[in-house]
Amino acid sequence: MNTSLPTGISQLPEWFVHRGGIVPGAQPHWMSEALTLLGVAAEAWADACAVRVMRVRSGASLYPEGATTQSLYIVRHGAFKCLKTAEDGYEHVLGYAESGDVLGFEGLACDRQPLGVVALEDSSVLVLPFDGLDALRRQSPALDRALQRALSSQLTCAQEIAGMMAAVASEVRLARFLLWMSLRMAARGQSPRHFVLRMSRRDLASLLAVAHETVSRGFGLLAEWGYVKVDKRDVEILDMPGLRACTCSTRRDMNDPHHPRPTSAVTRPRKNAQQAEEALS
Amino acid sequence: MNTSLPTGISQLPEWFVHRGGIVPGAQPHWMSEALTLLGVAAEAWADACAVRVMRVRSGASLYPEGATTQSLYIVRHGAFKCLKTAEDGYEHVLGYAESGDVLGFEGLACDRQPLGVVALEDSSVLVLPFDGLDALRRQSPALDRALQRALSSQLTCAQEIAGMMAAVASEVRLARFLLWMSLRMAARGQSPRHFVLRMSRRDLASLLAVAHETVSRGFGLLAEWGYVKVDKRDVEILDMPGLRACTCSTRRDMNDPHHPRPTSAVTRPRKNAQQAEEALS
DNA sequence: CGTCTAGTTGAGTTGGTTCAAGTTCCGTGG
DNA sequence: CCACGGAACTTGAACCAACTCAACTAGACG
Repeated sequence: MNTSLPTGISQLPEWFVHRGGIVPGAQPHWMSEALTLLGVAAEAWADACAVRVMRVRSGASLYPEGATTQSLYIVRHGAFKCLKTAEDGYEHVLGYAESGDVLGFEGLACDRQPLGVVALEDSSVLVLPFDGLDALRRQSPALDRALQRALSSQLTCAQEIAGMMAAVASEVRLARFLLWMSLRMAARGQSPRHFVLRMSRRDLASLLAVAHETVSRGFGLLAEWGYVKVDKRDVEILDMPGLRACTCSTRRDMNDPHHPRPTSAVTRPRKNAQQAEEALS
Repeated sequence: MNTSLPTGISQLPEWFVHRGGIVPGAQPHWMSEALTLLGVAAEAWADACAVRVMRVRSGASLYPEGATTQSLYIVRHGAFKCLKTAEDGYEHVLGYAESGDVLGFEGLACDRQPLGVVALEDSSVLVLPFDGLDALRRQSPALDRALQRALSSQLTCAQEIAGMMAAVASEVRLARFLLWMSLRMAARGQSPRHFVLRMSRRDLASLLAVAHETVSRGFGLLAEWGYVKVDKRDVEILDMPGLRACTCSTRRDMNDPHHPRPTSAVTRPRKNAQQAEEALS
């Protein structure tokens, strides 16, 4: 099968860029890796179809907000944050992407990317230019389906992030985030109990729509309660059911008037009696 | 709870179901209407291709959370809210859809709908069953592209909603929502300055992740400042630039330390429209 | 006509923001 | 190599806005 990608795209010079830059012309990889990343069995034709790889150094942007939409990106390894800059200069983190996630789809409706994407560590992506993609999708139903599923996942992901921000209490938001990360880790076949956060406290705060100091305090609380052990960005979940219980209460205003309030002194878990006495003083 | 569905829905007259029910077997419409709703020029083949129409009465659910994913829905007229029910019973509104929006795509990745969809008023949708849809998309590149764009829009929409919740001050969240609605109205060719909200204060509060009383007070403030005129769900925007200025400050924690706060008396806009233009500097 | 829901308004409380000061860690350059 | 500077993170304290409870009005609906 002869797939013709846009001419010259695989022949870019392999120049090197200083720290914070992008290495655009890394060796091309094969489409079969894309299928694998998307969770589909590799197909014969894919081994012959070269895809451009883009390496992005930590802190560099894969594409800036407002960039003209040209490609879809499949994260190969590394991690990214998606952010929107308000007129007042505040950068709101609206998304988080890791290996297997698809980036850049938001830009299809409008022809400018509404969100910018920045690498949280040295990363690489597969680049699927929009023109030529339709042909590829028509050629391979498996790729087509996989992309659909990936995009559906991105939509769900965005909604899940919104779900985290909905909680009133900051520890609940944080607990939800940790559980969410845990699920993602599990889905990727990695340990759901022990992982390293790729985002800074600031980014995390922005994602959860709280102040970064509040994130620090939140980690402190969850650790104090024995749910997690936190050392900088290294997170270990000690009490998964406890953390999950913490996740529940979005807000107190519910139909059921007598509902346990995990934010109140009574229902806040306490690992020993000494702390309880202190709290009552 | 709500009124339960009648036992024999098929025995009912086709066009009548009691309040809160669904009319499953309405007259089929033509695919060309789908194309029109998606913003594409109608094509000849589409006039021959019948699509099922589903009518949903106000308060009824198009599909519940956890439903098996079978179809994509294009909103024909009316309005819907998308919501996720937490374990504690709290219903979080995560989305809002009107004419031309596409619903149900989240369910493609997992095969259960992560979100439920409820009609906010008597509405109707076009039903595109997933099986058969691939064939249709292959048949019509225009439909394919239109669906892609629509889904991309849904993704952007979810992120925009998250963007609203990010603001600290409740009036800012509300102002962002109103501006967002205004843009949507304009995109639909309707008045961007005067519209009727389809959501209750409670739903709106849930969408913005604040208490419903806070929404009331927020409307009161925006009205007091002369930005809008609000009568129940009827909203008229009086000072668009003012409202837009109100939208800005996500939080004070920024690089630029001296930034006006829209909640302070200083930044209160005068009724004079000319001064409102450049009140901030 | 009574009940229920939607919406508004008031008052007290609290938890998150904010400012401030401190520590730790990392990369850079002397 | 160490000193320095900056970024990331933590912790403390004060304030204030949003939550919460509560009471009330206005409509809708049977």
